[in-house]
Amino acid sequence: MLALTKRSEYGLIALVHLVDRRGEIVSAREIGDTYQVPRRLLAEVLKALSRAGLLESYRGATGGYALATEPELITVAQAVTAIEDAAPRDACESDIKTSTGWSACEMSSTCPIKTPIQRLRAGIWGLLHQTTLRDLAHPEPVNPFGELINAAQLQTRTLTDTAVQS
Amino acid sequence: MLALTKRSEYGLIALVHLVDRRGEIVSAREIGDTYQVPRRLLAEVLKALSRAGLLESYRGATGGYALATEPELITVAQAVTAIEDAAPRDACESDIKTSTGWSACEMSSTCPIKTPIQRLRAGIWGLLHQTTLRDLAHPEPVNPFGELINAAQLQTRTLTDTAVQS
DNA sequence: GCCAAAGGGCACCAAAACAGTGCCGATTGC
DNA sequence: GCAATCGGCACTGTTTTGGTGCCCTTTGGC
Repeated sequence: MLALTKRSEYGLIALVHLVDRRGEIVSAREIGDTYQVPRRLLAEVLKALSRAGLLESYRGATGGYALATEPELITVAQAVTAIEDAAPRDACESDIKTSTGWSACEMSSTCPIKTPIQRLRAGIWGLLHQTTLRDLAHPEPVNPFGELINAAQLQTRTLTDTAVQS
Repeated sequence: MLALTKRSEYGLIALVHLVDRRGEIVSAREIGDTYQVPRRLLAEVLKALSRAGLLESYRGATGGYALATEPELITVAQAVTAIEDAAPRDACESDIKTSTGWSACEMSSTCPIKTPIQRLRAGIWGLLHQTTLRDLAHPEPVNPFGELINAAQLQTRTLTDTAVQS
């Protein structure tokens, strides 16, 4: 209903694992065995992440995967959209596609069609966008859960206050 | 993948509609016709909301539904868990229910069992918990959501551009 | 009293999404 | 050359979703 798919779950687990093993090349087998995840399925997910550029893959006998960049540069939103191929078309269908991207349609501030749900989805994706691998990774210092809740609060705050253009 | 079901969507639409019509008794037919939602299905959803105590139902010829309480006291999380019967326990089992909502359990910062995904889910549900009907309701003043949606889109664009897959 | 319009309950169906697997080819370190 | 790894494609069984059908009960208005 409002859950990540197993694919995403496995993918995030793998990504976090790769954060822990940063610098090394880790095989799908190792990750699958470590977390008792179906190897073949995990492989599929890793392929997707690799295709999306979030991971670098190495073939051959000692091959495997490694993060393509720093953990703080990889967001959950990126991972999820990479894994479920699904495009996060979350906003109003009337929005305008520009050469550089999308912008909300003119009357977005009063649009009667833009359902509450779309706003909600935007909020959820906002959360995913601002959550990076480092936020999820096993805490070297300390960080975890609270931050997400805080993020959520910020999100709603933003929703109710006058928003800040970025 | 990470979306509300149609049921939830319809339910939230209906709830918002009932916020607009506060004080009145509104039939499922009216709501269904207004938003072009399958009447029977909407009825099913409204029944669920009613059973959960979020709505009051009135039978008979001029019957219908009305909010059971103030919009700011009804959270999206409540609505969603009412509609999908699904168990609302999405965060760590050890989390604490406070009068105002949920907070993470004490050792959340070191808990080895809480997978990244659980933290994420907690974050999402945190968002749903603190978003009330009033936040979703149609703006009496002015709708401040446009910018946020823009921001989300921008990020989304960036991501899908960066990620090569299509 | 009767009818029409409303909700309540139960069961059912088709289509889509998901989880998981199989198979085989291409690479590559040892 | 072998073995281990990733890469690609296709396929299947199960679950979830979206959506209906049917009939009963309640109740306001004529």
